[in-house]
Amino acid sequence: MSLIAAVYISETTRKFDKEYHYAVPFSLAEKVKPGIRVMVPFGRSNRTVEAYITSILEKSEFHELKEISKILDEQPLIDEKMIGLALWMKERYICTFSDALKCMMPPGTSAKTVKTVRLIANSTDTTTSIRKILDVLEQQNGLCEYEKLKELAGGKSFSKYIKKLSENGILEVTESFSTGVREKVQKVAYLAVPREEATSDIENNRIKKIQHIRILEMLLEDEYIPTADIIRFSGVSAGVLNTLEKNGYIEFKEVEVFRDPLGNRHFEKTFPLTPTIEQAEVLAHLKNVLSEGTFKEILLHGVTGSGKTEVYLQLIQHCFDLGRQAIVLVPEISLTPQMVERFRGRFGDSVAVIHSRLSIGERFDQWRLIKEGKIRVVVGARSAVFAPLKKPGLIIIDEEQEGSYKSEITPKYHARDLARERCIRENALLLLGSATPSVETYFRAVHKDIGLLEMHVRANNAPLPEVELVDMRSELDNGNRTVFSHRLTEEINKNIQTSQQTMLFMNRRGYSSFVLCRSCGLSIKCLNCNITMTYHSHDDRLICHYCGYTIKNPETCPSCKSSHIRHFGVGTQKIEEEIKKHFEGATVIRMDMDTTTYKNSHEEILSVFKEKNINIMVGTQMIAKGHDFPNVTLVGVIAADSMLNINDFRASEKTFQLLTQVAGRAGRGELTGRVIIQTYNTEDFSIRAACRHDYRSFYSQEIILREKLSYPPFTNIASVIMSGNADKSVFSQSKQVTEQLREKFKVVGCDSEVMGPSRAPLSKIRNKYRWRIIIKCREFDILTKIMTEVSDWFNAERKNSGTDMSVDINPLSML
DNA sequence: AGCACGCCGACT
DNA sequence: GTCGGCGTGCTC
Repeated sequence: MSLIAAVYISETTRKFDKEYHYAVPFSLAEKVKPGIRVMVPFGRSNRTVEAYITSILEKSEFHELKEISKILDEQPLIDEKMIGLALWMKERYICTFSDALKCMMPPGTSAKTVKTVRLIANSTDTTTSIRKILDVLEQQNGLCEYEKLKELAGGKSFSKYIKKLSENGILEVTESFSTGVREKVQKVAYLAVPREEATSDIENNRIKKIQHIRILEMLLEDEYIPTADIIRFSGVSAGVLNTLEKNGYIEFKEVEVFRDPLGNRHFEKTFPLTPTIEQAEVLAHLKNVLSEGTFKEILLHGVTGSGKTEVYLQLIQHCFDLGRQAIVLVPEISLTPQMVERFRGRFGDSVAVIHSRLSIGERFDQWRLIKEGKIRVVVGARSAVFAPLKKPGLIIIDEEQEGSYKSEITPKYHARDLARERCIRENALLLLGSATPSVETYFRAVHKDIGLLEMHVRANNAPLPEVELVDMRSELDNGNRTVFSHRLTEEINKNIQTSQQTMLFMNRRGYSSFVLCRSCGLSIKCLNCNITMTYHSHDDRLICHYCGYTIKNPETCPSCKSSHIRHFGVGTQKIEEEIKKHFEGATVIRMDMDTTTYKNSHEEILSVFKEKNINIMVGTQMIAKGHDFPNVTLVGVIAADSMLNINDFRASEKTFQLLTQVAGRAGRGELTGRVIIQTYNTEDFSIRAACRHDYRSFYSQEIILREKLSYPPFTNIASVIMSGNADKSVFSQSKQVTEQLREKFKVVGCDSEVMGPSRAPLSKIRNKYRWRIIIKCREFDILTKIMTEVSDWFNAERKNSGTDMSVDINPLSML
């Protein structure tokens, strides 16, 4: 009885993304298993492509099956449950099976076919195109890779000629497969000039290009940096590095890959703490549920400082005792050493850590350790939800409302949905933890779709900090034009005198300075992106945060030549300067996207702040998350309402979450904390509720608005972005898609609304014009079905229109 | 996406 | 006749 393998082709379009059947040669019958990669002949020309076996069949309705040509793995890379999960993702996120698989695989797992052409006989053919091919081939000593030959000698009918020549016995074409060989060495860059020379050249403006300066600054900070990391973090191309080498500033060398992401750091062994009464109750309940071994989803709503992490740790231990493993997802931003320390301290070497700043080698090693069964708990950001554990019994999502759980690239999955789906398949417990749950999740808890557990008191019994609201309008009326209210100034001074620490919080870097001409009102925008450029004072330049385009800060308005041009707005950088002026002698440290670009700099800033008892830290949301600083007794929010004004239905929710989190930073130690929130809008319910630490009150008002305006959780939203280089064509394609959508929804006749097309909030990025269509639909399944149909229709019918269509179902941000 | 097939007009 | 351009259709 011959076997048949059902496979999915790697790297294909959705049109061909389905099961194909292949005959298994007798010699491979023992080796084929679901999850193993094979090479198969595909298409009329039988080009050899990589494919994944998804199941083994005994018979097929197809006749004349082709044979598998080669097997690539000894052991399956993923198990059948994960294959099922990938197929689910394909449907849910309108992507291909291989897009989904890529999330689950260690990087560099893909085989490519390399065709080689060899000259084996002489030819007298005089056709010019053929002669050219043969001449090039002779120059290469009769042996050349197919693609290279095509590049050097290829005309329009290149493949035709090659075929003809090989039929006539002049050429021979052979195939070989290259599996992504893992690099053991890595190319690193280092300074080729003394540090002083590099510094002085930068300071004396001898280096003109900002990219060059950035790279040199990175290398001044860390001696050796892998070139791949430099490219990734600075956004420059490899060419820039080569130029720097040519100019003699840097050199390259190959070094052994450094693989342990936790380095040689030593972790002090810790033991379970005695739970508080509240923690004990919650734990008892969760342990019971976990022991049942069936799928369950529970929200753990606990105020900041209520000790959720300790609950996680003890629950994970219970999960181990049941012979199963656990995954803990944390927002990328709070994947700080403190968090890792707690897990490593408790569970030692059986902890794996996964985050976006790991190198490829580090990622691969973590993946392999997990796959080999040496890991019992994986702590990581979004992608850790795919960790290849054998029998996961528990997935914890800490701060479940966080936006970083949603992937921005295809497949645009939400880790929460994926975790739920995985837990269903594994009969595992999904625990969502938060001090400020998302409205959607809380809604499900209120309606008993998922369980709800609450923790109301802080673990150390400390009272929640007192929150004071300051009306900035009256400050202005009283002639205070600075960004610091009198109350905030007073309290900061008090803290400086008593050597207690202060955190000042600004929301979003986007609010940092932009340049505006006061004569003609022009604000300077990026040429490629139609986004206001941001002013950076340390190099006096404007930078586009989307594409990295940068120009020198102009002295006169480019449009009207007026000299009344200056930067406005208040960014973290600006605040830092203001503090230095306003509070003479105070020490300040800043933490935002700009100061934390380099590996570990995040961690360094935090430890400097703590160790050196810096007076004031100023930063963006980064500082709002999960750090424990016992000496921080004052938290100030510069402008609480700036976030309310963003054009997004989640504005109130985000404001409430942020303020609550920020407030939670104060008074984590012995000393009670104070929080001062400055705002121009003192009436808003989300700000008021945050002042009282009152989630229920926020929720009950917000949910009414959501229902009234028909927003999630009362409806589902799909956002379609159409983009391309030709504005008009993108628009007309968008209109056709819109019509198509309207028609389909009309036929189905469900409660829905199709809006647009209108210019997307980011109307032009990297020279691509963007139009957006928004769809609201009550029925999730219908929405997904129609979006899939229209997306597939567009990609099949309009593939040459030069316009791209991208669908996001239930996006997190409407911006 | 790739690639082959087939039809048609232009050129030797 | 033959070459090459382009439109169409298929992938187990």
